[in-house]
Amino acid sequence: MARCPTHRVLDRLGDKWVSLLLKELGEGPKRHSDLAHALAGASQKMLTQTLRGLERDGFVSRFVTPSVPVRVDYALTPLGERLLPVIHAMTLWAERHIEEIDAAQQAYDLLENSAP
Amino acid sequence: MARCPTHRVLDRLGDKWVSLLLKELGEGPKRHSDLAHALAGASQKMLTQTLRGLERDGFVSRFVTPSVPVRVDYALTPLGERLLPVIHAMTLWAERHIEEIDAAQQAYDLLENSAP
DNA sequence: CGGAATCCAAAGGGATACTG
DNA sequence: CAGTATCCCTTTGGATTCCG
Repeated sequence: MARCPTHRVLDRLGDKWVSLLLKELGEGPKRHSDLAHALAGASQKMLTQTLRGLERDGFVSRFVTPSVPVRVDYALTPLGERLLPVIHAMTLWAERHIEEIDAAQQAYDLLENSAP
Repeated sequence: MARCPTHRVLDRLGDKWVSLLLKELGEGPKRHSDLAHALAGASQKMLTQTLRGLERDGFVSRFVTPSVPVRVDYALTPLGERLLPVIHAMTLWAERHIEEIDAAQQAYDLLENSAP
């Protein structure tokens, strides 16, 4: 099951900062500092770590300009861009149903707290 | 960002056993013991915990038949069924591109191990 | 049979300091 | 500017045991 493609992809997409990162890079290539600014809540460690993971999967490419100081740009690969439509479908679905999920959670939590 | 619908849904879908569980329940209602059998690798704790999470989100419903011994059936709710199409789209995408991902990972790992 | 509780190991993730 | 390396706390998940 660790090799089930669906699970592998969802596992990556479920990483804390991946959805935001893909959203940013979906708009076009960005510098590391731009991404750091966009993902204000992410630690520098997690930003790099997440980018490495996406790079390893082939979703993101990394360009280093060896100036001083160094400049690093990230962009979606063709594979990464082909992922965008399904992400978009997920986003649309989530936005359309989030209120229903909220309602379900509140209802569930109410019952839990009333009968322990 | 913790309230971003996309992230919330992906976070749940990224849970270790969720994709398998939804796949099983997508085929129709199942007993707890059936699910336990299908998800052979999951501990009993994780199975129940995952089902509780999906129930709280409103994706899954739980029916208890108070016989002796007790019988518990799980099924997708209407909301859960509306989730199936996007899951299916993800599955399709993942199966179509998993080889490309594998290739990217192998290429990446080769470069890592050759220049540490 | 289904589940709750406990205990414990491993992975995730943040803060900080240091390097080229 | 971008990245690496620690340190440390939190979360996740598995094994086991006990309850209806």
